Amino acid sequence: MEEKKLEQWFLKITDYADRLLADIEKLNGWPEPVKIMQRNWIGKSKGLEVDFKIKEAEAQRWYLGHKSLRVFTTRPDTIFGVTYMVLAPEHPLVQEFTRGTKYEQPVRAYLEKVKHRTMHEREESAGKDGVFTGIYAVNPANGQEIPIWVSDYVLLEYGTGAVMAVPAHDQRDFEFAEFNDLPVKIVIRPRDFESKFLSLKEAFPDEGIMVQSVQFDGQTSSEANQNIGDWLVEKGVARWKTNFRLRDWLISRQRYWGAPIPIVYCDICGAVAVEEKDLPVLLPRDVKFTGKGTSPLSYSQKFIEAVCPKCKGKAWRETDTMDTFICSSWYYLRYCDSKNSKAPFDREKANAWMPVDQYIGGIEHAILHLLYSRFFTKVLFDEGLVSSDEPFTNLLTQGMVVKDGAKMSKSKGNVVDPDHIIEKYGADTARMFILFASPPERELEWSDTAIEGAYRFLNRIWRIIHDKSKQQTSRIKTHPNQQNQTTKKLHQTIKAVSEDLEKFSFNTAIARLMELSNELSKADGLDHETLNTFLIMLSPFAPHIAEELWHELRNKDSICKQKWPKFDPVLIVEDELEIPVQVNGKHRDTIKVSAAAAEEDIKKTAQESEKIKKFISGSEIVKIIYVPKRMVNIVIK
RNA sequence: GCCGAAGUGGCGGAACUGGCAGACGCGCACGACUCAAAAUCGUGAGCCUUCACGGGCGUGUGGGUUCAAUUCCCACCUUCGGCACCA
Repeated sequence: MEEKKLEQWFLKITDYADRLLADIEKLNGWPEPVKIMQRNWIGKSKGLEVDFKIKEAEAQRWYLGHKSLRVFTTRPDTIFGVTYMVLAPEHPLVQEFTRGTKYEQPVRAYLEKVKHRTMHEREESAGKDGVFTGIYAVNPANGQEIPIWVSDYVLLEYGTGAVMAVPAHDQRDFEFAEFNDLPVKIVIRPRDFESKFLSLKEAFPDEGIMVQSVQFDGQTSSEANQNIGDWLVEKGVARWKTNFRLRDWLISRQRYWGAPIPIVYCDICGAVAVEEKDLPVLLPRDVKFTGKGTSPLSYSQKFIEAVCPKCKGKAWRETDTMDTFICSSWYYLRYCDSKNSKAPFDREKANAWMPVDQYIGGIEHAILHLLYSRFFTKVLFDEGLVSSDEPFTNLLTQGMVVKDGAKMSKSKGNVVDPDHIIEKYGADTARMFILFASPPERELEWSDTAIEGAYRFLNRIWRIIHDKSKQQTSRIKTHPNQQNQTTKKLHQTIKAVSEDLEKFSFNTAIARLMELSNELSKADGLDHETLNTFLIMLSPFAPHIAEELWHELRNKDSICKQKWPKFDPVLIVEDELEIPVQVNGKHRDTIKVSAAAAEEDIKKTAQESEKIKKFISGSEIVKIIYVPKRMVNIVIK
């Protein structure tokens, strides 16, 4: 691998950071963990930007005295505890501070070392090493002079690329100070700690009482955070600021497959956007895939040569293509109007469908895809192209498929080819197993033997339909009790499966269907209505076999056009209840009572049970708790 | 390190709002059918104890609230996922 400096295109998603964060509130149909991940990713933090003046160290470098070093901090309350400052290695002032001084060489050597550090080495060093620049800054709070260091524990990309270090109250600063023998000054002490402590074993980042901070001594650190901040703002050396962790979205990719970036470069006009009438820019067909550094598009003469939309002079097309996340950020809008050749989508048609009522995707898209889609929707909303500013009302995040304890992936080589499963058992079995094995939002543990179970279940249904449908109604009349039992189970199943589907609880819905099929296989004969209803409930899970059996029962039309069955509330009622009886919370017996029985009668029956008598005889009954239709608990002393 | 999710039989998993823990399936054992096997059907089982009836224990660990806790509260352990010097 090689690092290269490239000039690339970004989308300014940071302009939407605040709205993307605030509108997470609106996403009531989204799982909480996804919302938390998005909040963390956006990473809003309120703080103070403070300017530290540079000390005029040497006469010939007088100009440095006019510079100041800007830092971002969320802890203005610790400013009296600053004992040094740190710049990111890439910070422009690093070069300026050291040019022509005796510090130039060691600093350059450090920068070189850091540049080639791998991720692993960075972790190893844990931000403990760094070098002094020879320059001092002045703490605007107390005029104290403090040394300015360089270290790669400070990131150029976040905040201002420079930090004020407070080793007493920040663990990273503490470790750095220990390693490099820099002073530690305590300015906050714990509430429950009376004497000032002399030394620390680790930083104290928590809330406490202010010390060694002049007029702020005695305040709580959270009070002082506001007060010191305001004080510095008043002095004109600081301003309140909000920073985001979210970066702008780099969309340039040096690959073929992706939408071309619609920009041309003109020697006179610079980078110019392709005019709307010439959109979309299509990918060229005459490309070579060389596997070398630049985008394959750069080898297509026809593609590269263009006319500048502004001056009509000669121009060159951008040869990078867009990140494929661009396309996945609005495809659902295109789905609303997929045949449109005039525009990406028609406003009215999109508004008729949007926002998406139920979106289902893997948990791996919790952040990027879902955040980018929200961003796109907000931009389009602002442009008046869609009427909703959030794309997905309800979100279900599927778990991943796991095999042998690891997530299934090509790189791990533990994939199961669905074609083999389908060839051996059929698509219905494959689907049945996947839905039955675990709830959709959880991981799915792949199991070859469990597939056999799904296959067996479908075979059993096949036999039930073939065997039971032949024996017709005459026998049923002789067994009215059994018929009632089957009908009751059928209607209970309709209720349960309907509710489970509503909750996306497919595994329990299938379990209910299995229970019903067990019941059906015990019956001597079954009417077509029962079997038809059963098949309709089966059809979402095993559409092929359901359709096939539907026609074997001489039904017309397709099963997927049938109405979902409704249960009869009268038929599902049990007329006899089994009530567990506890003594002091321990299950001792189960009694059978009529569903219509009064509370007093049930309590009486419970006490009359032989088993219960054994436990309660000779003891005083303190009270009897009856939870309607659920249980009786006799409390004795 | 921070944030999040989860921990239930041999296994995948159920359990509404605090009310019979283990639905349903896999695997296992035994039986039926068969010359035999496969397929199919039936029966059984959380663990310990008892010839048995029964009893005790049991939802990661330790406490707590309650007549009653897988479910609520506190502390901790483990696994998985996300972020990772974000000042």
